[in-house]
Amino acid sequence: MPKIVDHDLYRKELLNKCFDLFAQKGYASITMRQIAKELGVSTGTLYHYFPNKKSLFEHLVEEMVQQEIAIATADWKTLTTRQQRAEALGKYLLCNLDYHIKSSYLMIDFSQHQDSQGYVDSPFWLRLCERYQSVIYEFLGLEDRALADFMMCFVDGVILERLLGNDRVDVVEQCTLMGKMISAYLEKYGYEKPEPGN
Amino acid sequence: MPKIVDHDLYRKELLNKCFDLFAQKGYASITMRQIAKELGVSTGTLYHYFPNKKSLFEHLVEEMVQQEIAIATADWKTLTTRQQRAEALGKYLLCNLDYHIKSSYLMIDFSQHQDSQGYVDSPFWLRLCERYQSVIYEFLGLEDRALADFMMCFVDGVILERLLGNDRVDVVEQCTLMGKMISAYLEKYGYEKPEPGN
Amino acid sequence: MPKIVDHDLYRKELLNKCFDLFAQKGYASITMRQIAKELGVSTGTLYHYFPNKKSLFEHLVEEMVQQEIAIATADWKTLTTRQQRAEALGKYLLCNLDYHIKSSYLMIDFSQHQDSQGYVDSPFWLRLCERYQSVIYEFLGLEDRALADFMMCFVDGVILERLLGNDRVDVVEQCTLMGKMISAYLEKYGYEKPEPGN
Amino acid sequence: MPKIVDHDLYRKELLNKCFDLFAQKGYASITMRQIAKELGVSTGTLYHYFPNKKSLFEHLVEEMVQQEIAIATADWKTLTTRQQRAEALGKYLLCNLDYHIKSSYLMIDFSQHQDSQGYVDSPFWLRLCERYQSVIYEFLGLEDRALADFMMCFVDGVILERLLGNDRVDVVEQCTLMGKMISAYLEKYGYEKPEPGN
DNA sequence: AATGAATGAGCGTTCATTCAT
DNA sequence: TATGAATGAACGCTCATTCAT
Repeated sequence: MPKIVDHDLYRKELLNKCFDLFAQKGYASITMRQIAKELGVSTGTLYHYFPNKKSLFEHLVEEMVQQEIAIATADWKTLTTRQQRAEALGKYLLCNLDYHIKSSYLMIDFSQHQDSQGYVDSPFWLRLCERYQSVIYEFLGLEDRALADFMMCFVDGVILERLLGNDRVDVVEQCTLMGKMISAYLEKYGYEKPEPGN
Repeated sequence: MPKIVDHDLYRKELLNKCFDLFAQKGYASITMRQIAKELGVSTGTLYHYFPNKKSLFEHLVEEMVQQEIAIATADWKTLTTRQQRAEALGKYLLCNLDYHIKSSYLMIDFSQHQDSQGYVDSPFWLRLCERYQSVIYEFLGLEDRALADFMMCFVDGVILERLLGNDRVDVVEQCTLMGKMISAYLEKYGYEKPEPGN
Repeated sequence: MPKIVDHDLYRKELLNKCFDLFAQKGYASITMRQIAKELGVSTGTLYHYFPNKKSLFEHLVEEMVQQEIAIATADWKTLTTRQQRAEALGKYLLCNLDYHIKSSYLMIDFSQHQDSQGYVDSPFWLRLCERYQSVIYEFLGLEDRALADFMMCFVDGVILERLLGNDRVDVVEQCTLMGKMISAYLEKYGYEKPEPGN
Repeated sequence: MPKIVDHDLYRKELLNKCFDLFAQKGYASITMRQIAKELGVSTGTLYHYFPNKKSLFEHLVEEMVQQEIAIATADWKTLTTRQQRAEALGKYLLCNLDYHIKSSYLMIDFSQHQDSQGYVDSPFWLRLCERYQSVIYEFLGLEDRALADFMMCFVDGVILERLLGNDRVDVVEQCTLMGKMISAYLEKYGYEKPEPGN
């Protein structure tokens, strides 16, 4: 009998440890040797669990997206009013800003190297696209696609600004502003379902 | 002396031709050979004008930022009402979306590989940070930093979404929505200077 | 004690299954993993029965040579006239051409990687050299070494041509021609013992 | 202006220097590093002249076959009688035995790694197949395909025996024997064109 | 100024081999 | 006995960079 190892579990452990490395250096700049060293294994072991670098990266992104959706979904469920959710969103963004920045680096890297390969229509990518969308939908408690997209863009933008090093953007302040905006907009242009969950 | 003029001019020509290459492949993935080939010169020539790959990239980003600021400033000057500017912004984003996506790729790449090197305080980076900020300030005709940041984030987010392949985000629609939001917000929370340029 | 029998038997089984793999890919190109997979065992098992790849290969060649000699010797015994034997040789070559090609690949591979290690004088190699020699001697029923060598070279050459992909060489035709040659030669230059086994 | 180098000429020089290495170690066992070191260049230079190892090997074989045909054709032209040619063949085989063994190693290696890729019908391979054939045809001064094939097989066989380390095969003796065989055969079975070139 | 041949460290990957189970 | 996870040296190959011309 061989060494007893839960293959799939170990794979996920390796992936989790990879996250920071890919995010900080970028796909093309991080080397398999560096990854192996950082994870405390040999390159051979890396290749025992993943056929190649690209596959390792794709599994990493996949895993990341899944976890993100799971977490966001769970967190949003317990909140009922839009106000609560606005605060939760701000907190969520702020507390996990580093994570979101890294996550965004990965997504950007991924999109850049998958271009022109029809990945846009893949189930993988669709699930990924639902990510913020579902988060935002849940938050707003409505199905106004334009409004949801607006919030999604805003959230992305906040992250991108921080990612680019613009520390002067105040996440909490911006989220509050967003809340006010939404309220003012809905009041002016009318909305029959002002509170989610009702 | 005339040599110097040619030298600098040729440098800028080379940089302009580099833009797409770096944006599409990413800094780490594009090779000096590929660049040289695409520019129709030898690698030796490339190294004659730039000491190394990193310097070439930095000059490219620098040049790009300068051009962007110049163009945006010039375009905004002639417009007077917020409505005009909102429309101009939408048009600007839409018409040059490809350019903005590429530009963003470069900025992201740049920030990723400059990390932990104190570039954030460099004059280069500060000028760069003023980029959207000045664009937005001009657009709004006000000095409400939070509002300006909000718009900046929104613009960034729209670009990021498209960069990530989410073609369902409608740029025009989103800009219109943004216009309405701003209006509703200013109406509700009061603002003494509703129109720029007055 | 019974274990030992099984052990050796299993070794031979493994070797037989290896034959095609080494012949088709060559010693350096076939991997222990591929061999193990093809044999339906683990690499660990392979190493349990053979200390390393080289040893596995040498045992394979050894085994192959022994079997070849045994088969050839057995087949030739029942035939009495030179004509019978000429036909048998043709048939033998033709029917087992694939096998002979593979066998030759192994021998060539073996000789190439044993060079400059004095294997030429090893009992292993001497036994191997007797291979065709004994086959040819038996066939001709004489001890004219030059003639035997001639036939051996011819047989080798036919195999080599086919191995190299020259399918235009007709084995049966060539064997018939060889038969006529030998007859014509012996008739002209005289030979007191025209028929073997007398 | 770059360093002045006759690209094609240098390529051929490199190929000539490669010959022994590939012949002694075999395609799969020789490494690009070893080749580079032996040729006194860097691996980068090797890859500057050949896109990859396979291509290097194929060019080597191609070049070898061309040279071989050229040499054989030139040498045979001046000889008129079959007797002269028989002697020349023996001398040729004997004097260049080492070369022929190496050449055969390359051809065998080549055939083994090109299998199942339809190379058999390629112009490259056809030219190669004409190699011995044309040599033998020239030698015999006739178009009896079977007889030519017979000689070709014999020559191949002699080389293969030596390649396998069987030094007891006497090349001169065997060639003489072959000459007698042919004579005896032609006398017995008749042949209207006993002398080539007449 | 401009070329491209040359370099060699370093990349992604493989593979014979070991060893805990 | 049998397994397959783990190792790391070494492979084919790349690429930023240098330099003779």
